[in-house]
Amino acid sequence: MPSDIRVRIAPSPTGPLHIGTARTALFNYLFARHAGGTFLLRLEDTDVARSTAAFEKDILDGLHWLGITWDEGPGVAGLEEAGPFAPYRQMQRLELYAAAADVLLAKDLAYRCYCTPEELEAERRAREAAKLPPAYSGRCANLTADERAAREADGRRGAIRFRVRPGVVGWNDLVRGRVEIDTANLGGDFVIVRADGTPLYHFTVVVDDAAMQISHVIRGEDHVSNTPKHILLFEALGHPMPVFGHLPLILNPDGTKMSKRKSQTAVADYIAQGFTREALVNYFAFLGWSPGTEDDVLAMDEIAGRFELEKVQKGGARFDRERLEWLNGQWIRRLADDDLVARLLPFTEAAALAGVVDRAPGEAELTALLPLVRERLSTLASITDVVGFLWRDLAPDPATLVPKRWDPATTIGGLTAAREALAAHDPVTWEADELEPPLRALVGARGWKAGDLFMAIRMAVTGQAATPPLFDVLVALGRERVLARIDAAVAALRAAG
RNA sequence: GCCCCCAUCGUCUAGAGGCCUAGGACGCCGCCCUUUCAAGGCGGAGAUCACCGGUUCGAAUCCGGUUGGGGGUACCA
Repeated sequence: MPSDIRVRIAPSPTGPLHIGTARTALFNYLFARHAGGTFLLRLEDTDVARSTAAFEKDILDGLHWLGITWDEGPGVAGLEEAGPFAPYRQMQRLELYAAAADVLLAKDLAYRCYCTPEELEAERRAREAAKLPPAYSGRCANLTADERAAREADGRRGAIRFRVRPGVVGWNDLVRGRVEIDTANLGGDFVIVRADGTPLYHFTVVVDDAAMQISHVIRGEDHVSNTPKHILLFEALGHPMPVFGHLPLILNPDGTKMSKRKSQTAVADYIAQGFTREALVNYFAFLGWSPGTEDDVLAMDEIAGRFELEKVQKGGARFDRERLEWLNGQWIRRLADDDLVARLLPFTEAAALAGVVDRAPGEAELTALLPLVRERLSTLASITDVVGFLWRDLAPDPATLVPKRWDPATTIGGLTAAREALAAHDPVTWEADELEPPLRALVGARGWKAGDLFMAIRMAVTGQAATPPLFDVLVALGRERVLARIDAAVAALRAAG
């Protein structure tokens, strides 16, 4: 299904992969996939002061991990940079911007501005004091050749400003319909190339989108007010206009634009906490979009098949971590055994390394545990909350060892009797089905409630009130440890009291 | 301040004039299952569709205004 549709994500490596970037990338990817178009990635690294190789790697790896892969763009995970419009890093495309700037300068669509930052700052303050919107005055807009020469002789190189023409600029936004903005509100002629010669975002984005033949510019709503500047630049450069679409923003729980301050914004943190790519993709897609049916657990390809920009919401969506966790649980329950084990392993190993548990389980051990943990995991990392007691020593706490309806003496009696019954049990049939009847019989004989005895044993052998089914736990622990832990619990109870 | 955008349960949303006494999901509450915790099943509370006017036989859906919220206002991206 060949298509001329070409979309892109253009992250800036000035921070780790942000949820908002991932979501915008996903929507572009879905749009391309749905239409059989091309999705490309371009690094906007012209903010040299803040860009780093580490952030770049985090972004590329993160998107790749999520399954948001590009048809053209920088290399990742051992792959080479690929695509007919390489390079895909703006700092390697400097000649293009310089050439484009020369064209604008030659046509007098742009001019050199020699104002210093201090002068600009003073101007801004003056306008603010006069209660005027901040805007460049255009002081250098009509310098004569002599005046320019004089300034250059002073050693000033000058930034390049684009002449903003008067009038109204409008476009038919794919998600919000007709939008029109008077260029008088753009803040005057804006800088497209810094005095040091490096180009600025508004300029590079247009030069590159044109060069890379981007057909649809799909980005966050925070770019709506930038779009007129871009349209003006496309016009000035004589390039065909792409279609624009502005996505609603992801918001903090309080409704403001998502920020590090109020939310966890780094995708890497979600990965580290054990969220699956399936859940993250599923959740991001449903923030601002819905298939229009009552499905809510959908995989990437199902989403791509149904994705339409026409169905995206106009208003921003608050980030709801509880819903994400629910979705994550849904996806964890859907994973195949070997897949789940492979994804769990790094988390148990990390827990061991961090000292959360004393040792990490092997693949076979984890596989055997799957039936006990699978439906109890909201994140992969929560595996140690569920069965961490299997991999670490316990320190019996007399205060929590006694079930609600029991007293210490009864508990000691219960545990002792249970220990006897378990010790008498044939070690070769140490299985859940085999272990339960004798303990039930004990309960009947003593007139206890099954729940109380079981809770006493549970606390003694796991140290937790919430665990997978007790008899499965006894099997997982093994006879020796069960008996030893009960002994330790009884001893602690006696010592306490 | 100025410009732009948005507005359905607490949250994510369905809804594109009559099918809506507004549907689903998360969360919450209850019941069932049950040795605990989950998972699952069932049920419940929860939205006068921000408000006010209009258009229409009929409006959550169209129009206008108000209010509220958000975004932008750099030699950042």
